[in-house]
Amino acid sequence: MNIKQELPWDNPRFRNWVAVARACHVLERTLAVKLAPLDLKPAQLDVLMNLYRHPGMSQHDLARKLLVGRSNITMLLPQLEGRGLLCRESDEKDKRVLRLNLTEAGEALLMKALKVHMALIEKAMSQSTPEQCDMIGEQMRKIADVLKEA
Amino acid sequence: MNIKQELPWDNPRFRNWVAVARACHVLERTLAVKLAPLDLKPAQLDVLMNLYRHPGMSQHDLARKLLVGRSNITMLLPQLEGRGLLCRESDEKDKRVLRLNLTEAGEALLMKALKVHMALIEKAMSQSTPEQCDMIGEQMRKIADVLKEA
DNA sequence: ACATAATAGTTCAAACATGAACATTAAACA
DNA sequence: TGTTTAATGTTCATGTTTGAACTATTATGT
Repeated sequence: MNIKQELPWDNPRFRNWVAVARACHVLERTLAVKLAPLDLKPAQLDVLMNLYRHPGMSQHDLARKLLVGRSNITMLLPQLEGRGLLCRESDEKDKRVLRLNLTEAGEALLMKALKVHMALIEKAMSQSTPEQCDMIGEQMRKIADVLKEA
Repeated sequence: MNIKQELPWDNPRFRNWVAVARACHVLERTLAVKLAPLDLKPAQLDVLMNLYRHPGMSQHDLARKLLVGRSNITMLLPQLEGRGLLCRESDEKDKRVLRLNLTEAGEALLMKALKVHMALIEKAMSQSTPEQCDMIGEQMRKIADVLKEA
């Protein structure tokens, strides 16, 4: 009955990854609560953040950045566009694509939301030394890379 | 215009946490694909794993472990119970609670699913040395703890 | 004992995510 | 050129998640 000894829970890699997943989950839920006063959900904040970093990006690019399907973006954007947080204008050179840009209102709301997000992350990551923090980031980037190939 | 210098993207803690979130997201999506042949979703695997570790737990306890609402559990369980993977029997001492247990079929399916899950995690975490791996787990447990108080 | 609180689980409607099929436009290539 | 292939975004049906209101049961307090 040595099956127990091979169970994942005895495996450090397994236990430690479970901790990563749990931490992510908890932070995501907490973020949702803290963003509620701004009437913004984490997924919507992700959109605003990406548009800020990459003005004029297409919906397809945005979907890939966010690791979701294109239809998800189609359903997500009208809410934000309706609130005047972003605008979609069709590309002149390629009439298939819609170029996305934040409005001033969108940028202003993003800044408020970023304060909330940043405060949460500060609280979380201040548990670690700068060296530990960088190492964690480095390992996680490796993980994302190696899994995207799979 | 020094607002740019205070933007989160220049902050190591922010950038590194984003990497954590991305890695989690990628692994979750990959897991969903790899579990499809077993007709199992990540959320369902989480249920089976928790019931294996904590036989006889209540739906409320399960919901708290999984960080979801109780109604979610109510919607989730009938699928698994219908497939004969678990059984719910009411507690004799407290007729409000339902005690949850895996069936043999549930345990068997769990073992297959764990192989898939474990292989993925191995692939991800083998990027790091055992010391790095443990340190990551340790920091993440701290994060989950400090955020649950918030 | 009795009234009040709290707890476990369910139901239901609304919000959300997903993937396949589709229309439109652009690129490849014969 | 004309035909085929690929890419962008939308639509729609399906399945999932959520939170509030509800029932039933137990705990608490007077």
